[in-house]
Amino acid sequence: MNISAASRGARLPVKTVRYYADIGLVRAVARSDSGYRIYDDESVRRLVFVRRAREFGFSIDECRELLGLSENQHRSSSDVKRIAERRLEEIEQKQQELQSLRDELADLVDACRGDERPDCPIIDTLGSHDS
Amino acid sequence: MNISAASRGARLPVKTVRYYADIGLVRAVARSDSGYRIYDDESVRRLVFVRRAREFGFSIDECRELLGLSENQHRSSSDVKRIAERRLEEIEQKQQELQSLRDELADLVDACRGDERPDCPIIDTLGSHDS
DNA sequence: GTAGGCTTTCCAGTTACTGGAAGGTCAAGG
DNA sequence: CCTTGACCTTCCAGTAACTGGAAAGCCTAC
Repeated sequence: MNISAASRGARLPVKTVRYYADIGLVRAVARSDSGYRIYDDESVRRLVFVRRAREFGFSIDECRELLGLSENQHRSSSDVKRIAERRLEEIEQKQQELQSLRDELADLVDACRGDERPDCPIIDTLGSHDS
Repeated sequence: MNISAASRGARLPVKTVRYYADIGLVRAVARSDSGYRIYDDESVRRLVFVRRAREFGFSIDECRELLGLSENQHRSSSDVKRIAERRLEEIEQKQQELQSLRDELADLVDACRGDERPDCPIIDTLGSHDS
């Protein structure tokens, strides 16, 4: 299987598959005589794993760690759970920040008439010295 | 006022103030004979404006645009409101993504016993081929 | 044999900084 | 006058995770 077949199989861009190989995250299993990367079904499985972990917002380093655990028969599920819980906390943290941001911005947008006149509470608030 | 005074006044790192000057976002008003950047109260006001806009998650380009509007006496508040509304939509979009992500991940974390045994629904889901 | 579609490598750019090195400047203290 | 320490300057590199593009080699079919 060459890189574009693996790319299709994993539903990842070719560039990304090559990038993952470069950083040693998911290496090609071999090279053809002409230097083409060769992948197999197991590589594709790993690529899919990484894609899905990335969709969950795990960093490349976390993906590396999770991929290692996924291939370690002697892992304990607590190792995996710990990483996922950490990520969950990050998400919840981000959600809170985003919520207060949204509320503040929504208030500003509401307060702004949005007409032809120049006076604008959004600009005023951004320019004000407090906070 | 030299750069560290402006930095203190705007509560931004010196490095960041210098960076904003380099990219032409908030330039120093002058240079001393020895080449030191010189700032005044108006520069500090601009720096504060940018800091606060950045805290609201506006991009540097949006900051540039908002800063331009903030200094344009003939702006209409609708111009400002449009940018803020776009940003608000982005935030709300992100919130939705984050919510479904959180829920999915929370389900996985709940389903994982987190004990010594190797079987783990988190790994299983990441490795599964669907989605 | 040539056209096209693949592949390779390498370089640069993205966002918004941040860290660090090498070196010039300034004010105070001795 | 000299030194010390806190400033300041520029420039280079790195961050995260790719993405785009150029130049060049490879492969298959017509």
